[in-house]
Amino acid sequence: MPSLTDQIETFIAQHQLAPGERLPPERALASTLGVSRSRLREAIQQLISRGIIVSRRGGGNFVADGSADLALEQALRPLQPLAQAEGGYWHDIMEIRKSLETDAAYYAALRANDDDRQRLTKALAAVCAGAADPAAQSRADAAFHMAIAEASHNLVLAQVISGLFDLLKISITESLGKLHKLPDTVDALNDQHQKIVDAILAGRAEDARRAAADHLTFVESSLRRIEDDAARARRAGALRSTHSQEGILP
Amino acid sequence: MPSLTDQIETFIAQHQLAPGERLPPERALASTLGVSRSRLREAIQQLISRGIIVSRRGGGNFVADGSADLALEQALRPLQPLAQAEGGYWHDIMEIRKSLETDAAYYAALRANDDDRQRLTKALAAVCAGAADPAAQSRADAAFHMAIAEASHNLVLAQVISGLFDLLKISITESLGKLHKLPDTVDALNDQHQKIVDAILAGRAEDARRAAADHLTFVESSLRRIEDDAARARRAGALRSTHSQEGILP
DNA sequence: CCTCAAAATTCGGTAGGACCAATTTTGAAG
DNA sequence: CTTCAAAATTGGTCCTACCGAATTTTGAGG
Repeated sequence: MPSLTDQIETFIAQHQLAPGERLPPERALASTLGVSRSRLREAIQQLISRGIIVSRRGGGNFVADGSADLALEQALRPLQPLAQAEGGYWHDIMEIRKSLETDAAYYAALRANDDDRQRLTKALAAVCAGAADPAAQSRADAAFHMAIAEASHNLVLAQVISGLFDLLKISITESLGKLHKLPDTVDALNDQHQKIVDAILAGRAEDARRAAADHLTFVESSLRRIEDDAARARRAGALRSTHSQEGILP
Repeated sequence: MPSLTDQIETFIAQHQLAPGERLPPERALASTLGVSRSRLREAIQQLISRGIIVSRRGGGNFVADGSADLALEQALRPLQPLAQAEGGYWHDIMEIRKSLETDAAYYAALRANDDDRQRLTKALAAVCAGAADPAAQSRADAAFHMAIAEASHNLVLAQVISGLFDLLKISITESLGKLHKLPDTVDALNDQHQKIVDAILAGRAEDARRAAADHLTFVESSLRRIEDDAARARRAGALRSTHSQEGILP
């Protein structure tokens, strides 16, 4: 007994409704799904609040453009309780990322097509160029890793990694003001990113996996050092200004 | 002008409603907010989907106590439509399982405590004992693998694997009638399960990882063979009765 | 024919009533 | 005071009706 929202999402999937396309009128859709318009509307409201559907009064209901940053911003709102939880989950998340993203790099090296390679190089350039805004830099990092995940041509893998990024962003925005920027980190990260892309573009799957593993191990240890420093600073009671910047999701 | 959902949240704040406390009945609340119950309910549905409110049929609406589990569940929500999509994604899912579950076995070997070991041996016994009902056997298999995931003491990992099982269950029930039971499969699976548990209980992390990898590779190849057979049977146009049974989630 | 504004239709937004099923409360019997 | 069935409460669903915005159709004027 799938929920009505799931039924609607299934309807969208089965009818190949691309973002921007219109759903059937509520009265008709309610009829085809065998429910009343009241109930259908309650379900649609949920999908609207999730950013899956946008509604235009008098016009119709449409599949939302998933590209909007707003959708992402909204996706991480309900995760706030997790961010406030003791310690956070980033240790757990990093462990999983090491599993999933190394495999993503591996499969990307095996399966990437020309489109994927083009997107990958573009994303790499964007993340290396850097951005003044830390949030923008984080987005660029996430986009880079998502490009790898999508190049793996494993939809479920891409979805899971995307979900993990949503979780990570929370802890980032939460502790952004408390993090230190480590010296030489940016250069090291760019170098690691480059190595991953090189291996993928060359189709060297095992190299890609190893490069991704090295990268994530480095990120994890850096984050751990940052956390330790923060803890030490808290213990010392010292409150000096911190210049936290990009590199959180590298 | 604030949205109705905001008005409701304001109402909760102004009336000092702590998590677990009850909101006024919908009819009364709609009256005090000056809207119809239809509209109020649509707003409440949004708050429910955000995890801010929980509803008990016949009981009332209550302020939810925001838990981390809910946040995780919502982060992985976009996976649901994939499960019901045409063709199924079990290839993709198996790839991810190979990533995640090998790591789960690895970490379980490192971190399992006495409770975990006890649950693990019990789950192993249950899955080896077998069950007449295929659905029950699938549940036992899933429980076994979840026990490993929980023993890894990585909450996010356990949650993701649990979500993947939900996905798999759907594709199983979808194609249950079309699958063949392969000879000698059950014995092989039990043997593999035993090897995994042995390694975990002994704390041999790398062995556990390898055993899990072997197991999942075997499962994937078996499933692939089943799929190929089914395709061949379809091509031949032969419609003989198929005895699909357990072993789908082993 | 074409243009374009008015009219008709479509469609989401809201209101209100009715009934069902699960829960909670009530109150009479023991 | 306890027990337990009846009654009131409450969320879940369906229905009908109407409004206003957006879209489509119409048809008069060029």
